[in-house]
Amino acid sequence: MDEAKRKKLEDKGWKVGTVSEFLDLTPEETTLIEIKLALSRNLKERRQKSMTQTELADKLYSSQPRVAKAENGDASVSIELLIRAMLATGATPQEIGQVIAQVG
Amino acid sequence: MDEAKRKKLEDKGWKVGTVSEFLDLTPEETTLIEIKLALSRNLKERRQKSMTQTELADKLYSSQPRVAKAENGDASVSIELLIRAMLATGATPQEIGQVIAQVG
DNA sequence: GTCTCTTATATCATATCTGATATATTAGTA
DNA sequence: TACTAATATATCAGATATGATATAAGAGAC
Repeated sequence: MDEAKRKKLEDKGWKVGTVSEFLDLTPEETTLIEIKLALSRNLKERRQKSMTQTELADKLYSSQPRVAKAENGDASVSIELLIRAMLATGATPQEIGQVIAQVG
Repeated sequence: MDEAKRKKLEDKGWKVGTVSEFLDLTPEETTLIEIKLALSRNLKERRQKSMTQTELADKLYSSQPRVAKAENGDASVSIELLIRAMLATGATPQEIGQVIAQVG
């Protein structure tokens, strides 16, 4: 993994290389993170078209700060919440599936 | 939601109608559950083709009972674990995306 | 400059998910 | 029948994700 990308992930809380400086992520771990980041980016795009973070948070029964974290790819946000958020913006399973399928 | 389906979900731990007998699931909640169940079913299919639950659990750094729960649509299993399990069976983001896209 | 709206960051108690363990059940074979 | 492999169910302590809250920072209007 190149250094710039690694730095960016670590800033968001991803413990890349925590176990060992020399132990890299497995392909599966990398793909999982990429799926999360793809969902994050798409969520932000979708949400910005129609509402504020606060409005989305209300639909989600969540909070504005949590939506901000979701959109910024924070490691504390699960795929579960990302998908719930996508659905709350009106995304269909088809659209969500496509975002994931585009990864890789 | 029809009664047979509801019973099946409740047996798996889904708190359908917990808040109130008269308060049904929102479409988003229903879709989320359907996504989970679709991933569960697909995981079981994929895994059975090539390995035992114990073998998959090892690849996942998880346990056989947890894989069983994942494959049986237990409510205690997150989408996160379902996707990690799919990846561990060798599924690509394309395949995972397709499973989700087929929901609805 | 100040307001106002929106988004980002930090902290935290609680809820949920986790893998581990023990054990039960099922399916197949000798 | 007994034996074995595979799967299912139950429980639980520890880890992770959660929404809430407070507050800071950014962007735009005035």
